[in-house]
Amino acid sequence: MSTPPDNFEAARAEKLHKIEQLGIDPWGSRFDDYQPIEAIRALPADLADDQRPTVRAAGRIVLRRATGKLHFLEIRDWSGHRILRKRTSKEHAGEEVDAWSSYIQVAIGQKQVGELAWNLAQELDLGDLLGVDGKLGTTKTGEVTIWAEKLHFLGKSLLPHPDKVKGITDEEYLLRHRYFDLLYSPETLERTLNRIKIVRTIRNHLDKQGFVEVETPTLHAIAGGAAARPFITHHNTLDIDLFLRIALELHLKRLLVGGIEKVYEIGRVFRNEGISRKHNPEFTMMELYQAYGDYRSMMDLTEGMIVACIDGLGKGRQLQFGDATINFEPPWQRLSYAEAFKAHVGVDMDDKAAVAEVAPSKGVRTQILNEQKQPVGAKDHDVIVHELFETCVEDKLEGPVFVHDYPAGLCPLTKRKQGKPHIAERFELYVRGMELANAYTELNDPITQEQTFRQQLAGLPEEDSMAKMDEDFIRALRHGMPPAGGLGVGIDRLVMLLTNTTTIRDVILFPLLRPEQK
RNA sequence: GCCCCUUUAGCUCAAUCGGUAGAGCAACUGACUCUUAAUCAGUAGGUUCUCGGUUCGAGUCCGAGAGGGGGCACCA
Repeated sequence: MSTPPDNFEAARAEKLHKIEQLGIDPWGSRFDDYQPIEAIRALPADLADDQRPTVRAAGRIVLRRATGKLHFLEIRDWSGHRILRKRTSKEHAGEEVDAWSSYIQVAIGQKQVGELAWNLAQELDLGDLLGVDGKLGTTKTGEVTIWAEKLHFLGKSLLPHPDKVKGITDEEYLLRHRYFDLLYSPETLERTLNRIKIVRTIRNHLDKQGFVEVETPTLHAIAGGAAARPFITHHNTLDIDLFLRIALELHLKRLLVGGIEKVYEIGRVFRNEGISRKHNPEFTMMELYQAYGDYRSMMDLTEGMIVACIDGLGKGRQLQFGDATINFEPPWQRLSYAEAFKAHVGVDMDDKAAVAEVAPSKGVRTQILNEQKQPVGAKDHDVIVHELFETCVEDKLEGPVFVHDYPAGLCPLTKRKQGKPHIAERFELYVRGMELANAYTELNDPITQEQTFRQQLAGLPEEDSMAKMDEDFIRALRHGMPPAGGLGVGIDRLVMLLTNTTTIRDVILFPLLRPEQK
């Protein structure tokens, strides 16, 4: 019986059949009490024969070296971390390769494991899942090795695995087969686990300060709380269109009215906009609201929370990002929007004539254009100011820096500064030109809120406005919302920054891609 | 939506001026009880992304399309 040599799948299916013929289930079954490979590697491996620990491991076969009647495998689980591993073969001795420290070598000797296991060993492929019982020891060359006494077949891999040296470099392939990326790119698993760690740190940090986590609806009748185009979907029984949420804000503030004084949510929001290295149509936001706080209390909280995340990663407070090193040691710089504007644009942001004059030279139009590119009116002063800020200032903000006190026209949900109605109590945290966090002293005055909504709605296409009239939300405010500080953090971008990742796709396990076409 | 780049064996990559599509790894057969990115000998593996054009002849040149990447725009 020969295997068609031109077909990998057929060859592996053949092995699957042979494993079945040995009376072994090729899909494995429950396997209890195995030890993490990292824990096994921490055990003493160089004891006398009669003192060697018995261990049980499980993992995926990632390398195989068969020498006649003694086979060496390397199996790997998820218990380790990225390391550099020295090569030992004569040709390449001393060279280093990227590895994952939770691999362990398994030696299977024909005489030692018995006929059944030896027959099974003949059918093992790279990518198969295997459990091993054996004594921990070393080889003649000193490699920590499980000397197999019993094999437990835990799962067949029917498709070929990538090049053991180069893995897969085709980014499309990796994006469409994230499981391969996780298996063969150590940094991908590392980054994924770091993301999980960061989110857990945020929860721990907030929980310790008395915040409670809630879940609010994803399907909204009115997509409010941010300026973004929503996804539209439909509820059949009610026969109404609904929007996937673009922000968490309005429901969480209703909970403030409801007496939940420290509340947060970490959840997915959806924005029907372009895809880029900084944008995925669905992304994760953390928003929190604290009764009786303001934007200054949010600055302290933000700084403490992000520093806790950084400390949780255990790599110190100076983090590498691209070719720069960012110093996250608190306290972080606090800079007013007006100061930042003056420094980089060169004019006072309140000087309307000067702003209008400088705008064209920076590529910022002062007219609103319709779809035919005809001017249909003058842009609001605050809008021009902010466009200048985006083109001239943002990139220069190395950070971490809190930019505070925004032009009020940009912030319909924010309380105005006392005695300065054109300034809103808002800050954004910038690091390397990226907005990491956005916080307000929340507007809790329903009369002003309703006016702001109506003004904004009159001036802008609804989809471009942050202020969508939400009658139910106004009604909630009329019952009395405590003065409060509110904070929003884009989790994906925070993870990018803290894990030195330049594209958002790499911090999201399954980013949106066009469907694969046949 | 616009511009640029890219697509060759399962994976990583070659292929000169337009002239027989190759190698390493993986796979298959064989040898080997201390290998370690094992080694050695042999075998097999291709719609060169798709469609069309130029040409005696196209992986290579031209046109269109698709996927992906990068940039711009929108946005967080």
